[in-house]
Amino acid sequence: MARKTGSSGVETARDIRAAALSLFAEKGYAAVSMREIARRVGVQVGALYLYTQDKQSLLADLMIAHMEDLLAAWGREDPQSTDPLARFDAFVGFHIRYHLTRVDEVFIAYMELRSLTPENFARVERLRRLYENVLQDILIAGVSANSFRLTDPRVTTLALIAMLTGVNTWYRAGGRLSPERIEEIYRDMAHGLIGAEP
Amino acid sequence: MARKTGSSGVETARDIRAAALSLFAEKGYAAVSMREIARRVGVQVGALYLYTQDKQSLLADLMIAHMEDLLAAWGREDPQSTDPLARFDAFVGFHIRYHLTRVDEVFIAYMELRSLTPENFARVERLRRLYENVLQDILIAGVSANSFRLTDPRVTTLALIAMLTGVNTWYRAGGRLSPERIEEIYRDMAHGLIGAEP
DNA sequence: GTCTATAGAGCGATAGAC
DNA sequence: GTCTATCGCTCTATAGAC
Repeated sequence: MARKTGSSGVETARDIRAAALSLFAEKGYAAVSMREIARRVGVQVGALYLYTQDKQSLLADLMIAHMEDLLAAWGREDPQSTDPLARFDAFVGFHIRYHLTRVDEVFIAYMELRSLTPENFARVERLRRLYENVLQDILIAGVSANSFRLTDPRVTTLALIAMLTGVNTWYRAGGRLSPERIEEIYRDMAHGLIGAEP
Repeated sequence: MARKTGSSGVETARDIRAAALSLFAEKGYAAVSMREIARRVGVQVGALYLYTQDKQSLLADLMIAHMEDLLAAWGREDPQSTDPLARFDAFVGFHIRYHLTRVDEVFIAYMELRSLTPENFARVERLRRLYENVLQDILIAGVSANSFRLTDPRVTTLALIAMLTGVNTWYRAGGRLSPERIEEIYRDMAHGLIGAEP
């Protein structure tokens, strides 16, 4: 489906990002060629370079946009509650819902860190650290308020994020458990994990 | 460091596996060339094919060997205790210790699943499922004995494994916490997670 | 805005010498 | 047991036509 005329640059740009996202998630950055991305978009390979500086930028842009979207979305959903457990529950629910609806982005953001140049890696890592600190601050507040009982806020943060994000490795739409039910189960496990007062 | 004569095939075979392991872990299967592996071993690329059928076999052999080693190691450490919590603790300690000492193998076993042919993927998945079932059976026994309180053994199994394996993403030797301390922290978190009777 | 054509390089795997 | 040389192919990125 070549498109010589009547094509919108905005559309093509969006299509290229979508194709790169899904192919990188499916096969991995190094295993995907620019030709393959072009083929999925329905365009010749040369046209890709009107929209991206090179293959590396394509990956870095996807990953940075994902991390920024994640942080912005939490900013909108954060109840800013003073009750640590309410805020914790909001975070857990948000994290699971967001991750279950952005499977490809999440997968790439974790799997392709090593495919980034050092500069791009540093950018993504900085954003990742910001997101981790959201949870870590909630945990520290909960410990101060005697709402949570846990040994090490930093390790607990990383353990929780690993546990919650792990849902992406096995969840399939239409499976045994609905997203809502999954959210409940993980919230209950998370409560035990942080020693939340019952 | 070419080695024309006096070389032992056994040594070379071991060196090739070690080089492939560390390069695959560092850069990813698709991003590593056979030439690069040969260079690290100190051999010309043609020599690799005396020891492996092709690049895919090199990866599959590493992954299958890792999963079989993991299962065999647990077989040796399993206390076979009738007390579910004792057996659970043994598993948690084993998992963390094993994973902290086989960082590259663990990383590859998770990251390179998609680089396997369907046949090799099925083999690795079967072994992975066996390992998951070890933990799942412990959880089910603990629920039956009223030692654990948890909602869904399958989901809890996957959540625990994700949490425990996640230690590999941040642990660095010589860091703030010793492996022994890390093991303690994760065991405490795991107890909360499964609702272990205190 | 997209095409075709191509450069320059690297890839996996094999053949045959030693 | 390892080397050198090579086949046939694919890769990223760019130049210039339309």
